[in-house]
Amino acid sequence: MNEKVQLSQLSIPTPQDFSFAECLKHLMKPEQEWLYRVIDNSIYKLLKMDDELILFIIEWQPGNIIVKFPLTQPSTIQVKKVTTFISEWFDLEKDLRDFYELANNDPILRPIVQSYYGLRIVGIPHFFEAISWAIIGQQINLTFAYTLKKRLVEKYGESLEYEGNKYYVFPSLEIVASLTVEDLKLLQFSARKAEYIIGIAQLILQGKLSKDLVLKQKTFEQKHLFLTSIRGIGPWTADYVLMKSLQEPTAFPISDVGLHNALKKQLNLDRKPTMAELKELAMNWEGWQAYATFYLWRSL
DNA sequence: GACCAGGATATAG
DNA sequence: CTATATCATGGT
Repeated sequence: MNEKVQLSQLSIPTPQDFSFAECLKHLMKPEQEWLYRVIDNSIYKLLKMDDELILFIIEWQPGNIIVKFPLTQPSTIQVKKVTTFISEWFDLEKDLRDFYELANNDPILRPIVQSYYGLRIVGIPHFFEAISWAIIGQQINLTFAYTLKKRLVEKYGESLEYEGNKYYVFPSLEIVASLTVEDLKLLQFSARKAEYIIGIAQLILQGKLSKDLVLKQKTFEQKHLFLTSIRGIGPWTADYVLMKSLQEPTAFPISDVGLHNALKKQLNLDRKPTMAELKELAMNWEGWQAYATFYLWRSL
């Protein structure tokens, strides 16, 4: 009996400058998030792997992330995939010392990194989910974006029930690729966004787009260029995806409205910063633009 | 009732 | 190449 419990637990060591509590706070902000659930400082997440739905629970003990599998005995491969997923989700591989040194010499970032020390970029490892979420969020307020995502996930995502709660996975490529624009318009997607998301699902299924294909590009600029060559992915979306799904520390969604508002607040401006001011400020953040942005978002 | 939201594209000049 | 209309609808 004890053995089984032991076998279905997984321990992932975390870096020194990692705050599970700060990441948890980030995860708890959205009120309409259906792709995970936070209960009593534990994160419940459902993943589909090898055609099997796997529910796991993430907890924290100083120095380690503890993962439990309440419903299934995961295979070695599944354990490996979950470990990779969690590592990407919380950007555990990144050494933040250089970022913190840089931030401590930056008048804007200094107070923010002190407030949220240990926060890491909470990513979206699922590539298609990351792109879809970015596209959904284009130009509309976040509340409405979450509503749209919730409708999409509820209607087309597989789910499983555990202890009275329903857990969803993001809709599969196959299902989204087979949808019509009209299907998504029923959920109040704009026709354009419906075309983008369906088209991207089809591109990924055709093997013309994938995380690996992005990673194969040699430089950051080439990755960015590859992504923006795809219909529906502009500069902002490319940076967002590179930041949240590929853990690129130099990704910088410079046109992001949230970033502008955060800087307006930090600089005590009565207007948003101009593009020239943004570029000037960002010169101090060279190499860590994604982290600067993520911490600034948090400051809102 | 404007006006702005985690923008991108199509079209016109 | 730059400028503008369009999108869908919730929040302020």
